Amino acid sequence: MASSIAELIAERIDAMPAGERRAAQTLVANYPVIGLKTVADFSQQAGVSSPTILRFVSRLGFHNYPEFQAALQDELAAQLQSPLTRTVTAPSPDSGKTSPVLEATLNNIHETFRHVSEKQISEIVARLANPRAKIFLIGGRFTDPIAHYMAAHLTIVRSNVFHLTGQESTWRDRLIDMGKRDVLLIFDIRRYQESLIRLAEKAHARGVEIVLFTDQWLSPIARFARHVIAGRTAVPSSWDSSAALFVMAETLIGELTRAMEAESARRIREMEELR
Amino acid sequence: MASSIAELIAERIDAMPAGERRAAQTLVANYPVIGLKTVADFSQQAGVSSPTILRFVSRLGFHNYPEFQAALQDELAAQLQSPLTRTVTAPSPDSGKTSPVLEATLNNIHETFRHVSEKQISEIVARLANPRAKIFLIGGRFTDPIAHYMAAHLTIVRSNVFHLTGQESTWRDRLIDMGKRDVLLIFDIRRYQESLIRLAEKAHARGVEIVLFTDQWLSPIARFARHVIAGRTAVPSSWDSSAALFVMAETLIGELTRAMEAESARRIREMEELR
DNA sequence: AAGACGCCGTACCGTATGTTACGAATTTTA
DNA sequence: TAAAATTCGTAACATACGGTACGGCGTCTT
Repeated sequence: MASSIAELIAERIDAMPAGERRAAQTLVANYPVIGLKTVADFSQQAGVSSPTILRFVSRLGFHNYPEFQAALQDELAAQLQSPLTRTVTAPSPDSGKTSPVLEATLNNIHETFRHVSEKQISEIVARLANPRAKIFLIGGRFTDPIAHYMAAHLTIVRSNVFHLTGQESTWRDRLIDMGKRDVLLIFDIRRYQESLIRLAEKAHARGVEIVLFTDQWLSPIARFARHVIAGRTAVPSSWDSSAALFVMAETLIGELTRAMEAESARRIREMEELR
Repeated sequence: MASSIAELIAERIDAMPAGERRAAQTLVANYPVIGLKTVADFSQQAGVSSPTILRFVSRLGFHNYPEFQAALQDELAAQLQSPLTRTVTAPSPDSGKTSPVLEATLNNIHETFRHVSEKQISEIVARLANPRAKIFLIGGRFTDPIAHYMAAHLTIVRSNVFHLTGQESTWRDRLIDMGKRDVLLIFDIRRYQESLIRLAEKAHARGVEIVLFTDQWLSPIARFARHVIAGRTAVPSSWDSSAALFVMAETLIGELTRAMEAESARRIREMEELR
């Protein structure tokens, strides 16, 4: 027995043909507002034809579309009428429904940000906003994708962003391009990689400003780093979560975007024109 | 200036004639559901005639009834998207410290998981746990790092994991290795990339099972996908956040690790010995 | 490889829905 | 108290919306 329409869909979505499944997915993704609009709107959003929408609601057990909408409205009314149900069933199903890994991850994110000061962030952002500085990024085995992600976004708002990739010998030679004004962002969590430590040491010797993203036990690179972001990584599993570092990277991107609003807007406009 | 329709009503209700005031009161009492139903329903509930309802919405500044309904729906959508902003911002003292981007990100993660059923996750995990299936991963411009990250972790717990990287021509040829038993994980958010759509279409034609990680507007690839994970990406900035998808990827990794506990433990032990 | 089945979209239809005109009733003003 | 203005409902109207029949297409079966 399904109490809500969302559950009903989850039950039957497997028995649906491709088109109707697509309808089900868009409804779930925009639940429930899209279902309150017209069949035409719904079908367009889902990328299928209107009859498919009607067949979809029919398969859910409704005799016609208005009956389906009425059910959605009743559900909505029941949900909105009693603020208790909302605070009990909606926001805190975290405890019952969500997996322990997710819960730990959210905790990690919170904790990580609690231990990072605004000043620290603004200082890093200020440094990244300097257009004359070159920015290099690199990460370890599991964290290099985050470095890559961050590089992709930094490239949007400013120039001179370089993601060090490939073999160690390749990017080790890039040291020659790094100077006092430049910044090296390193992601390194357990088990800390020897190659990264060597790189950090040499870069530090050249006067490069190092920003380190690591775990709460701190990579040895911290010794050379100007700024250290220590993210919580512990989850109830045999591996370490990098979600906190990922969110931290996004936050820096966001702050930097805001700080460079004028310049980055112009840059983005130019990029659009190049397409 | 009134931000919500409810406020708009409160502002003007004194200047209304009796009939329209009744309409306003019933709308506030059953907000907003009654306004989503037909004019006839609304008028009957309020005990007035339909033209009175029309005059009422007209007095609120809307040109016609559908426009009024659209406004209600938009408001509802905005409200439902972030059910936590209200319950979180008030009680938690963090709200002063944390940036709006971070808050939105945490909301996105919550919302994303709310719209994904456990069954969906367990089915995907079951498929990934099949040792005979080959697993291919690929992503778009900003999401490919997530694919890369996930691939790095999947490699730990099982074999036959391939991250499609480099030029399009390179990985397009890998299609030949894909068969009915295999799984293709695609990350694709706005703006959806043509090349990925083409790949998905061809893979689908070969009977490959596609798992799509996209945003709430659903990449066109959803048409070919067996499973669709719709992550919230909206943050108060000019770019889209991928954090929800990242956490979702980690969750799948965690679940898979648990599901393959016996085998993966043996595999990890073997890897340790190889060092 | 040929047939059968089921799915999906195009085109059309009937109707429920929003809309408007007009007159009765009620309130306001002189 | 009478006239004027405003409000409100009845009834007729047009349109857009939900619904359906049909044919093409892909997929699975024997």
